[in-house]
Amino acid sequence: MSYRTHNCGELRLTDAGSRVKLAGWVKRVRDLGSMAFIALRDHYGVTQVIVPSDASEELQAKVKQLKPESIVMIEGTVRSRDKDINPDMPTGEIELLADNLIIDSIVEDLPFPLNDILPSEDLRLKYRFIDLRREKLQANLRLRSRVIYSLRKYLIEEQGFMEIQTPILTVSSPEGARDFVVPCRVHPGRFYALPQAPQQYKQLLMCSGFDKYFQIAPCFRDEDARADRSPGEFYQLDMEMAFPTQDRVFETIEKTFKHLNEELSDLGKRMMEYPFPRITFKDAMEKYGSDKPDIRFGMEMQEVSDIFVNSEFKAFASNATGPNCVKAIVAENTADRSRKFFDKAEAEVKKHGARGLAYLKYKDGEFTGSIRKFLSDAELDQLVKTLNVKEGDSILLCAGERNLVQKAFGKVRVYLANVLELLDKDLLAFCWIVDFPMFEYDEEEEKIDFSHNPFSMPQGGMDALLNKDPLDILAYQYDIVCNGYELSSGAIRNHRPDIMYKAFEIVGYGKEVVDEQFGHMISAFKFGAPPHGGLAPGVDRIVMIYADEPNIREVTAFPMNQKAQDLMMGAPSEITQAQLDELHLQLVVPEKEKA
RNA sequence: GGUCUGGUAGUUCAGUUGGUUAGAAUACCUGCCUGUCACGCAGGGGGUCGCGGGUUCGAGUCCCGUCCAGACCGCCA
Repeated sequence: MSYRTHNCGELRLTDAGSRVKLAGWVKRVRDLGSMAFIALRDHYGVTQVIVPSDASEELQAKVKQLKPESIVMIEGTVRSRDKDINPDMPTGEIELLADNLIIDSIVEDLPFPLNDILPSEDLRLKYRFIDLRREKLQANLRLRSRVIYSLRKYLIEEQGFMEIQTPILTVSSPEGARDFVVPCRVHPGRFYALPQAPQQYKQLLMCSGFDKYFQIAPCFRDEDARADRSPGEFYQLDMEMAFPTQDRVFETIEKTFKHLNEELSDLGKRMMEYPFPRITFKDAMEKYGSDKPDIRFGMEMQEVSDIFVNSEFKAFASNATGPNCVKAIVAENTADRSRKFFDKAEAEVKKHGARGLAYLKYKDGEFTGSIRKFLSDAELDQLVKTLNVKEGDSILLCAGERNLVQKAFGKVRVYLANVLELLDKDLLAFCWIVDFPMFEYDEEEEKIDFSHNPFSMPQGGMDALLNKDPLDILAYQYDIVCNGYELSSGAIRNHRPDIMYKAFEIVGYGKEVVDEQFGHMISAFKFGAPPHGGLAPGVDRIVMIYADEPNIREVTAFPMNQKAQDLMMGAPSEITQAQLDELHLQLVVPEKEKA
C-alpha cells in the first residue's frame, strides 16, 4: 500500500496514460453537476483531477462531501487535457481521470479562506499551521532553507570554517539587551540566561585555537519588536576568525554573499557594487543621516552651510555655524511637482523633529519656491554650482541642529525615494559602515561611555588610548548594511587585557569591576589570545531581502506577535504551583496584569 | 513607556450631516448546471458595529474611558 505514486507538481504530458495515485489537500472543487473538477494541492504543486459524468455513484457521492482543505487520496489515469490546457499551471497540460477516491479527513470550515486577501495578523498567527499552506509562505521557507544550506556549504567547503554549537543555557550578562532568564531547580535563587548572541563563546573558541568558526545561532533578546526585528528570538550567521585584519573579514563575507547570490541567481537579484563600498560612520551620518543607509539611490544630503554664513535669510544664517548646519538634497526632475508633494516632504521632516523644510524649483533657468524671495542671486548661483543642479531639478533644504537635521532629513531622503519610485527591488546595495567612534559623550550621565561595543579594538591600540582625546578614537567596529537593513555588526575584538583595562578605565570602570563582570574573558585573554574578529549577519533579514518581504514574520515559520506572544501555542503561559515550588519561585504579579 | 493608524457578518471591507429593518464581496447551506480552472445561475441562513459610560427624541457615526492589533519612537553592547 502507498499513499501516492507521484506528487501534485510533477505530472506532465509524457505521463499521459500512466496509472497514478495522488494525495493532498483539496484546494477547490468545481462541481458542474454530473462532472466535477478537483484542484488537488500538496507541497509541490497543484494537479487537476476530473471526476467524469460516468463515474460510479459512490465516487460522485464522495465528491459532494469534499470541502476545501479536505485530505484525499485519489487513484486514476493521467490524460491530456487536449484543448482545455491551463497554461498558468506547470501541470496544466494534463489531468487525473479519477476512478477511486479515499477521503482521509473531512475538515471543518476554515477560520479564514486561503486566498490572496490576508486576514488580520493575530488570526493568521493563531492558525499559523493553516496560514503556512499559502504558496508564498511555503516559498519563503524553502528559500530560507536554501540560504542556510548555501551559507553552510560555502563556509565549510570553500572557506575552511567549522560549525560549533554553543550553549543555550548560559550566564546573564550586564551589557546589552535585556536577558531572558531561566530558573534553576538544583540551584535555588540562581538563573541561567539565554544567549543574546554566542559572542563570548566564539571569542573563547578563538582562544582555544579554533581558526574559523561559524554557527547558525539562535539568539534571544527581551526587547520590543519591529517589522524587521522579532521580539524574543532570531537567528544569526555567527562567525569569528583568528588572526584576521578587518580587510580579511570583509573579503570573507563579501565572497560569501557573492556566492549566495550566485546560488540564488534564479531570483534575479544583482549586486550593485562588489567588493562592497566602505562608508565611514561619519560620512554615513552626514550624507544619509543613518548608519544603515539605503544606497540603491543617490540624493545624498550635501553640506551648504558655508553659502549661508552671511545670508540675509536669518533662518539659514543663524544655523550656518556652530553645532548647527544647513543641508541640501537635490531631487532630480521634480520641479514640476505640486505644492502638496513638497508639503508632504516637510511633514516628514517635522515628524522627526526638524523645524521645517524649504524648497527651490529650478526651471527654465529660474528658481521658484517657498524661499526664493529671501535668497540673493549670488547664493542661488553658489547652490547651483555646489550641488550641480540641473534644469528640472528641485533643491530641498533643511536647517537646524546638526544631529537632528541628519536624522530627520535622512528620513525625507528615504521617503522621497519611495514616492519617486527610485527603489529597485532587484538591486542588492551592500555596503560596510566603518570607523565607528570608540567612545561618545553621554549627555544624561555627563560622562564618556562606550559608543557601541566595549570589546572592540580601538584603532591605534594602547597608544591611542593613552595619547588621544577619547572622543577622537575610532574602533575596528563595522556594520554590514544592505538596502537599508543592518545585517550585522562586527568588530576586530580587543584581545589584550592591558588595552581592555585601559578602555574601561576611560569610561570610569576600575580593574575590579572589569574582573568581576568579564573575569572569564579577561582570564582567557591572559593565557594566549590570538587577535580575532568577526561578525554575525541576521539570517532572517537576508531571507527578507531575497524574498522581497518587508516583514520578518513572513520568513519565519512560527513567529510571535509584536507583544512577544505565540498565539498558536499560547506562550508565554502560567505554570503550576508545583512547578513554581520546584523552582523555588514566588510570583509578584502586578494587579493589572492578573487574568 | 510614548505617538500614529485601525477594530462593523466566518473572512475582507463600505457605511455620507447622527435618522426607516446596518450593506457588498467572498465563505457557508439548499437546488440547478457535461470542460471548469476565482466555474456559472437561483434561493437561504449568518451581526452584543471591540468593551463600558455619556450627549441626544434617536449613536456604527459625536464625546470620555478602556481593551486588542499593527507601524513607528524609546529600547535592541
